[in-house]
Amino acid sequence: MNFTIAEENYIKAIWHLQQSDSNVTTNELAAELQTKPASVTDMLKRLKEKKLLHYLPYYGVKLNADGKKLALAVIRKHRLWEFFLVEKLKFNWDEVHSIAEELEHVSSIELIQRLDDFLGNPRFDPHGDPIPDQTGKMEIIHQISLNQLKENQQAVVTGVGDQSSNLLDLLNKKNISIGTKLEIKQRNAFDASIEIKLRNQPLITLSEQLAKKIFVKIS
Amino acid sequence: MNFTIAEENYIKAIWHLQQSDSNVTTNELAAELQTKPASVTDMLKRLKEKKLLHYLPYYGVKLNADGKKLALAVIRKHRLWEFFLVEKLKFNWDEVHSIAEELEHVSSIELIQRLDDFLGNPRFDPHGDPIPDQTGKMEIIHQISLNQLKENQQAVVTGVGDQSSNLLDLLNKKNISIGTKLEIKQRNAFDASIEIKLRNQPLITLSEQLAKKIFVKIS
DNA sequence: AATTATTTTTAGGTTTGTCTAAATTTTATT
DNA sequence: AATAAAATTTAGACAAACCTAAAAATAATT
Repeated sequence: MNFTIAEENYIKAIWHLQQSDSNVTTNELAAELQTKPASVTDMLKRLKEKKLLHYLPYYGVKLNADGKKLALAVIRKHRLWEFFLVEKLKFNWDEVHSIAEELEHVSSIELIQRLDDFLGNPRFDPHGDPIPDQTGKMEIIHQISLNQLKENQQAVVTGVGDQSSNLLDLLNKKNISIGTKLEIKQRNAFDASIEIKLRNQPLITLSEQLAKKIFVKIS
Repeated sequence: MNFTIAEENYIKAIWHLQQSDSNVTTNELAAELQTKPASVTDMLKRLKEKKLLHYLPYYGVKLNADGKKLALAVIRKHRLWEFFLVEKLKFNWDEVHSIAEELEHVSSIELIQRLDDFLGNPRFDPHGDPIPDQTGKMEIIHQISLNQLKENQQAVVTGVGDQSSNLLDLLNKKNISIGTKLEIKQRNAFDASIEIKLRNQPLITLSEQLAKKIFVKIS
């Protein structure tokens, strides 16, 4: 079976929304895809025809096995290309998302397999997200949100909550990236902000909203 | 300005047809793009609106400066990706054309500039075709068709006439690729076939049709 | 439980890029 | 120069993917 770019984008969006809430609504999808609810309904009918999802009018949508497989194939391509762009072409991690959104729709399976090998079969993309293998399997990292850490705990940054350039810009300014080691020094009860320390740097403050989007592994 | 994949493909096709005959006809384009003449007429009207070409109904079409610029930008992307696929991902030269047809439509200019640098600014693609630079300039190689050579002349293969897998397959079988050194040993008047010799290999015969599609530089 | 608000779908329309069939224009032939 | 043949364009349709406005269904509120 062959799918259009629009179809792949819908399937991918549903997959992402499903991660936090297994039943995805029309309005959620419209917001995610920057389109109108009426357009979403149209497409959901088509994707149901193509047997990629369970769609119950008025009650939302859920990917079936084939839908998940397609979603993971697209996500695999997206993350491998992001890795390529950062690792080989030396892009910054905040510049690659939109380019990978185009590259992910190039169809050749042989291409992606060879790219994977060329890159040394990386298991995580530049934002810390795991890269699925050919069968859709990927590593689960048990990371927690930075604002769940207690004072004096040490951790390593393993991922970020989204790929918006606003978030990535701010992290760049604060010298935080995947692999950064840090220690929580203080939690401020008033606004839930936290004070952290990076190696050889003065204390810095992170807002609650920011800390929520930074994922870490306790070390 | 931003163009659709279909528009880019039309402009590219017109550019290629223009090389042998400066005025391109509707039927030629329909054959090249595997579509119907009526569809071509439709698209030509749109491309004229977008000021990419001169179109005189019933009399054919010719790219203007903007059209040529766009064509060369797409061709540049195509050939750089082909080089990447062969050089880095180790594809055979007969496998890369169709993959590059998809990659050439990825829009990021920054991407292509970085790819160019990553590849070491190659000047020729795996089929011997010159790669245009950012401004559209490319090297002209004065190559001649193999069947124009005289007996006992030595030459190096510099390019091939098209990217069809039929042609490339046959060349693979005969161990001929870009850079291959060869010498004309005999010309057969009856069918215009030629006998050539590669280093350390027995004499082989090339048909007139095949020799016509092999371009060489006398060495 | 009835009414209001929200969400979702339906109906009808647009653009892009394609098609077939018919009409028109150009080219070739007698 | 008139007619036949070939090339091209026009007319009208269709599918994909979107839109707006209106209708219908579900959820929330009094």
